[in-house]
Amino acid sequence: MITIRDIAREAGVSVSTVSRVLSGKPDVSQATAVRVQAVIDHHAFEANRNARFLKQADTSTILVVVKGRHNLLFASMVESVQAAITEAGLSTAVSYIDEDGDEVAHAERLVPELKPQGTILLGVDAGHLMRSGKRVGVSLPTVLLTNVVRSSTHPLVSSVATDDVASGAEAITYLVSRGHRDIGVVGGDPVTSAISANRLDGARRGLSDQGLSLEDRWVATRFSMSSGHEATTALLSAHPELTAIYAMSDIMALGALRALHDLGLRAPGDVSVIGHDGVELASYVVPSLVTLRQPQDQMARRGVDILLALIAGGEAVHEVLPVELVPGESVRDWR
Amino acid sequence: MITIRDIAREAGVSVSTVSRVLSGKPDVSQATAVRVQAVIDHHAFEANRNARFLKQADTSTILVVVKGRHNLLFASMVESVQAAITEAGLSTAVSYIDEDGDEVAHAERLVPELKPQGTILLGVDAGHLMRSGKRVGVSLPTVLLTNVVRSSTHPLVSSVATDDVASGAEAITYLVSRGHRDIGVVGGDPVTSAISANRLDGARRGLSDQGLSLEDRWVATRFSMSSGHEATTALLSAHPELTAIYAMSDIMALGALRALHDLGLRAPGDVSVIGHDGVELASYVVPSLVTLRQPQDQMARRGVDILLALIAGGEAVHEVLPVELVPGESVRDWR
DNA sequence: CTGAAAGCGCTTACAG
DNA sequence: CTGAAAGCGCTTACAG
Repeated sequence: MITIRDIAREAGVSVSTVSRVLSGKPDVSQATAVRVQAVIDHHAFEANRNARFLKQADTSTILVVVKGRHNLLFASMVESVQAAITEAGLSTAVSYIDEDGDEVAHAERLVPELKPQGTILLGVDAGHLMRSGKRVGVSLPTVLLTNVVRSSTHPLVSSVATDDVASGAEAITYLVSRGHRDIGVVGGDPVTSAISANRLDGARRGLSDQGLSLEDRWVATRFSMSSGHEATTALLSAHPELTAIYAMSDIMALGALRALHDLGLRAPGDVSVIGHDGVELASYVVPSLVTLRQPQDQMARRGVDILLALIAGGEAVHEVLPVELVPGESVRDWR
Repeated sequence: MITIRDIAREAGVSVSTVSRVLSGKPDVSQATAVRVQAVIDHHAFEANRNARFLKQADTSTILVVVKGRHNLLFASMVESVQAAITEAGLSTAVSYIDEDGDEVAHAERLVPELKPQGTILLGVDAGHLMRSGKRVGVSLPTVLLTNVVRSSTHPLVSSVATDDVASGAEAITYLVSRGHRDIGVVGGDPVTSAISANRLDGARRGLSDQGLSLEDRWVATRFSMSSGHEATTALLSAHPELTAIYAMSDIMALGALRALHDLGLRAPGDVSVIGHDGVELASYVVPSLVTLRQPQDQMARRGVDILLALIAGGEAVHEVLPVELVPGESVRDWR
């Protein structure tokens, strides 16, 4: 394996000088830098990152931790985050963790290895972070994306999110405005997912504002197509009076659409469906999904900006961005 | 930050002994091991991987390189691969690279850092690997997944794939068996993608077997929904006589279904669609997609088994698994 | 079974 | 501007 010593020997300089050229340090003469760079290029040499990270006190890396591998919303946000970080001249280390893994412990373990300047957490519960974060959010600037922070005890934790209570209410209000009264909800588990709890809460408020109520016309399950399918099937067999369903994610909504079809019902002819998140797929399916779009790119960019400001010594901010109702074919007027 | 030295001090042993306990080496007395482990557990200590990988000659890691971040087929295969590796008592390092990045160079760079026992490559062109692999596939056992190796000059390269020519032909044969004669194809670029070239070739053969021909009724584009949408729109405006379309991936097929809808055509009423890959989503959309399913889980598990055998000194094998035609609602009988 | 020591490939004060 | 040297946190022969 080729190392920095080989490059040094071949370029006729010391290892220190090669290191300086590699990391673009200014204290190298033009002539030397050019000569060394030529050797580096010739071998397409890149410094071993294990050694680099082991020694380096301060990396120009931002750690991005994503909870859940199958989340289309997160997938698209990670891309925007990465683009914004690259534009800022920093590098990104993305680490995925299972939906039921301990993401805070995971991040804590990565920090001494990556020595990032800051970290962006996608889908990480604020309460959990506050409780078990020792470094992340305490000594390390941290931004939560998509998860709201209510009361922050940690000066280095910022957040960019949408208002899930308001969004849940908006979904219902939209369905009501189209004439629906008998509305069911398919979502995540309000006990383990703060986001689900908030959207459910919002849905309840949206209904009670209209003098309606949800009662037991909701099912809590996982954020997947198959779960959305099962939950919708169960919901409609218990409540055949439903004319509309609010699914707390687009992926669930796709499962719901299929479930309706399998039940011999038509969407939106018999039952309307509204989703949540606004992923690309939502506009491709037939019928295209009415959905509440989280401004993915904007959230990602704001998240990075806020993190950079935090790293530069700025104050924590908690930003709430509005969702946008994306019209589509999956909801029809009722009556 | 807590290090192995802190653990050693607290447990009253040397750093070497802690290291042995950490890596489960047998040459530690029961009593010592228990005592050290208690301290490790108490601090939830994990060895810094930078230091570990830097020093360690031989890791128990398998490197998995995935080309393309948005590939649903790969996403599901990675999961199966990871499960099989874990079952074998090894650990997995997954690295994603953009569709147009140089995956071989990427893998080569990772090897000295991760020192894996072997590597599994998803979506990597065999020719490219043979040409530019210096370590990967040469000194490092390597398995290509989904990409066939025709003639292998490299004794450490195995492969598990489906026969893309046969699959392409099968897609056409199926459509013909349902009465279709005017068939178009939407796929990847045959110049840059061997898989696309093979499927296109297969499609041509399938047609000529029936005394039919493809002529210019095909469009080469990218493997995405939007590309599938555009290509289908273009294809049908140039060839309104088409009654069926073969899309070389399910994602493209979803774009095609939407395009038909947008053109005011019905699927399968006016135009039938057959996809390729058999991703989960294909069975959820309405109409559900007829598709050629690559046996994802089986391919992943065979790939890992073959890699382990290769690592153990076995011979290279090139396994071709059959695709399975998944019935669905997106194709109707014609005439 | 255990410890002292060398060294993995880098970066970074420190001198010059 | 450049180099010699120390050291990051581990693993692993080597002795005992």
